[in-house]
Amino acid sequence: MTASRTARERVRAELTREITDIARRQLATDGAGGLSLRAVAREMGMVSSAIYRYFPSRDDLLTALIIDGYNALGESVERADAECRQDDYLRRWMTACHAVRDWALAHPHEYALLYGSPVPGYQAPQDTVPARIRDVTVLGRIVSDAWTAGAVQTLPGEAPRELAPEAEAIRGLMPGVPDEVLWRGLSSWTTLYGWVNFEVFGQFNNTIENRRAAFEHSMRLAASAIGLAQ
Amino acid sequence: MTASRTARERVRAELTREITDIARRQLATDGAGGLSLRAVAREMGMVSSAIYRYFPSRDDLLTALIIDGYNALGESVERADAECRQDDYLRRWMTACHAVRDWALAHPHEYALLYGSPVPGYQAPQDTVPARIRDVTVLGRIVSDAWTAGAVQTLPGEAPRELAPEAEAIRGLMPGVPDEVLWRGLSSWTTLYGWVNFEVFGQFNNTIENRRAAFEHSMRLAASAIGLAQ
DNA sequence: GATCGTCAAGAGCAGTGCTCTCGTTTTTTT
DNA sequence: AAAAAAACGAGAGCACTGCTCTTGACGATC
Repeated sequence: MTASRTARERVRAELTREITDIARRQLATDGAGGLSLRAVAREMGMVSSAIYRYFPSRDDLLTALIIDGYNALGESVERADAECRQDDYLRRWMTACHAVRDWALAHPHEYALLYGSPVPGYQAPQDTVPARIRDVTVLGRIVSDAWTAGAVQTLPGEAPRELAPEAEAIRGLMPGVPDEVLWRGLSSWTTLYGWVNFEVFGQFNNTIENRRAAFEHSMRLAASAIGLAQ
Repeated sequence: MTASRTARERVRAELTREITDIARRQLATDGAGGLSLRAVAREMGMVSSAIYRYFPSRDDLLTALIIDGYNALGESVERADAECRQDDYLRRWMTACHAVRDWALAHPHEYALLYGSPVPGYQAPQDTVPARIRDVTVLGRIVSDAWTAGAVQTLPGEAPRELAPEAEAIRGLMPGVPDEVLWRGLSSWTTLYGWVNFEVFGQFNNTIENRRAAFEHSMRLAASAIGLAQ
């Protein structure tokens, strides 16, 4: 049964992968708007209608690329964090931030697909969720680990009561953390992706030249906003 | 001369305006990808080629919409700030942040055009610059005013030396402000737009319900990160 | 009143996503 | 092993897109 299935299914899996590979290359050069099923088919030596045997629509192909992108970004951040001394929380935070930025700058169009404006008629089916939270999971765990280790300073101010129910939905990413730290973490997370968005989408062109240093400083500020100061 | 010019130019200006109005409506419903010159022409009762008398290409029409969007957002923030007591800097900051968020939520597709992923083959000609900085100019002036009024607390930490030359390009938005405050301001600005991006692009769906309150708290944190605490 | 520039219309080109049908090949069932 | 069923690639075709070019009419200018 498995042998017979592999006969046809193997070449199918191979072709499916080849399609996504070519599509990813087109995406990298022309952006999401330039992704053309016909062009992919042309490059494969197939006729355009044959692609539809593998992806029922262009949006489905895009969705596959999006999931791949989330996984690639998430894995990149996970690996960067794993190489850190786990009890140096500030270093872990900075490393994770740089991992996000580096990946985004290396794959701007893919990043735009993940964190830019939703491209066509709003896809994002539910099966992207597990891949989508890999990167933020790492960031949340760093804050969570730092807190449980007592490495987070208590800062003045506290979270408003009305936000208490909202915090529960986010606590899954930062288990064991009190509300105020949780919201500070969310805010710094927002700073990270806000910066990367600005940089990838060209908002800093002709303004900041040494962007890596400015990013470094900004992420250090974000860390100290959480209470993760050295 | 002025009379004769108005004769023909007036109907031209009127038609140009009608085109952008219809295009903006299409943009609001279908997003940037759904903007079609032919559909605009159809709705105007014209033939598609006639549109090209007014906009040489689809990208030029998009650019016009982008400039309009920057101006609408900028004007909205300017007006919100003007209605504040000018010496209540925290309130001005919060009001400006809410103005950005409110406008973005009311015009998500237009906002995506301004701060989302660049849509076609990278447009953004140079004539968008004056309109593009209207919103951030308001935010910068709030920080600048607060600083010159002595309403900004000095916080621990200082800006790295290597960033000193970079600061000059940004100081135009925050005149008279020392480097460290300037970078804190930039970081909080990043937090603001990072949040709005997340919210408009649906990253908070099924996670945060009371987003206004969470935003409010996050922006308060951003203000205190600058030193703009109450 | 003749001239010249502006304009809308139409046809047409190259490209797109997608659907349908038609033989062929492979897999599954009998 | 033969027959039925499913999967597949090729091709034609539909409706749509941005954009170009030509043609003829209208209005402003000298």
